[in-house]
Amino acid sequence: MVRKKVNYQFITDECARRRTFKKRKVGMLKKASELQTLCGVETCAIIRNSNDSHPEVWPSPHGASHVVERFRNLPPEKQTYNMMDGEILLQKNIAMLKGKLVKEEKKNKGLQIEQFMSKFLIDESLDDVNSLEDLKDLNLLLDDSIELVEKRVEDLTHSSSTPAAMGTGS
Amino acid sequence: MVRKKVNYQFITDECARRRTFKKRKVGMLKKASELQTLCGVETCAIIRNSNDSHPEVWPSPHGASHVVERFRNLPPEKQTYNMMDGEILLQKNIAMLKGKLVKEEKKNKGLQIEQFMSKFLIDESLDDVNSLEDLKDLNLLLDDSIELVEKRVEDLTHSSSTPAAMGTGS
DNA sequence: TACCCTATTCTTAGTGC
DNA sequence: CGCACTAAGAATAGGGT
Repeated sequence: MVRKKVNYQFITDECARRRTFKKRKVGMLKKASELQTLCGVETCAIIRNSNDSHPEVWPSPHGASHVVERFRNLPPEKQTYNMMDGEILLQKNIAMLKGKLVKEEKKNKGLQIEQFMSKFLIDESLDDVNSLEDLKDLNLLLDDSIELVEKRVEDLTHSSSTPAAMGTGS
Repeated sequence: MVRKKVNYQFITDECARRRTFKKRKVGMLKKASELQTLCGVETCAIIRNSNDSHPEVWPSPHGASHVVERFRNLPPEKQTYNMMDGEILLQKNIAMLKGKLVKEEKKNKGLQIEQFMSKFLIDESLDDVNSLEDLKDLNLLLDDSIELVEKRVEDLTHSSSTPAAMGTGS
């Protein structure tokens, strides 16, 4: 026997599962690549394997260049408009991430994702908002963890007005 | 003739390109879904079509639940350890996004991505860093835009010690 | 535009090394 | 672990409605 019809459920046999994972991962990233090339769209694929704490990301960060480009090409007016507090803080976070990065020198994939996604985030912030459905669930999901961190945020905000030079310089 | 061997370059004919896009988008998301089911991993696929400003995201935000769960289950000590300024600010940004979200009520996909990715970001921050290669390029890419926003960040930081109630309350 | 069809290419399960 | 092979099965280009 050479090939069974695939039964679409979790593959219990670990060996077979890992083999399938490796093959299909490549296949999926290939599909992402092809779609991008053929149709001139930006694609991003993330695969988190619980064994490996660092997700596989496609494409390489180059794929995000257009996003940043788009941001930088906005008229200053519109840039300012989009520079709400939250956005600025997020950008600050990117700066911090970058500092961390330079320091690490050897870098890592997790960080790669952070930057890539941050940029994505920025880009999305520039667009107007439409509507969606299942965000309600996400809200519930996030609710508690947000409360948790908000306390810490408040604490920090009160204790120091300038959050100390954050990793921007060496 | 029914099917040519695919030439992997941008499809210039717009009609054919859109057709291919639609088909392959479905195909890719299916692959993502299958990989997730078969191998028990988390996958995420994002497709940005320049025509449509809002990317297609898979899966629905539910897919991120594990990530948040993992964060919340960390011992407080480790949570604190990871609560560097940047992380906190990022979390603050999430809070803001959430407020924005609740306010919008009808929400949108762009925001969905923002939250999903923010969570991803947080999760990645919790892990140690390994090494990678092409981050250098990304750094260069980001360099200017970061400088640009850092100035704005500084400006804001100096003008107000508490960055004004940020969307958390209505 | 969206869906249907089918020949053909592409993907990949199973296997061996 | 990696790579190679092969045939079954899945995806899809081109066409039609």
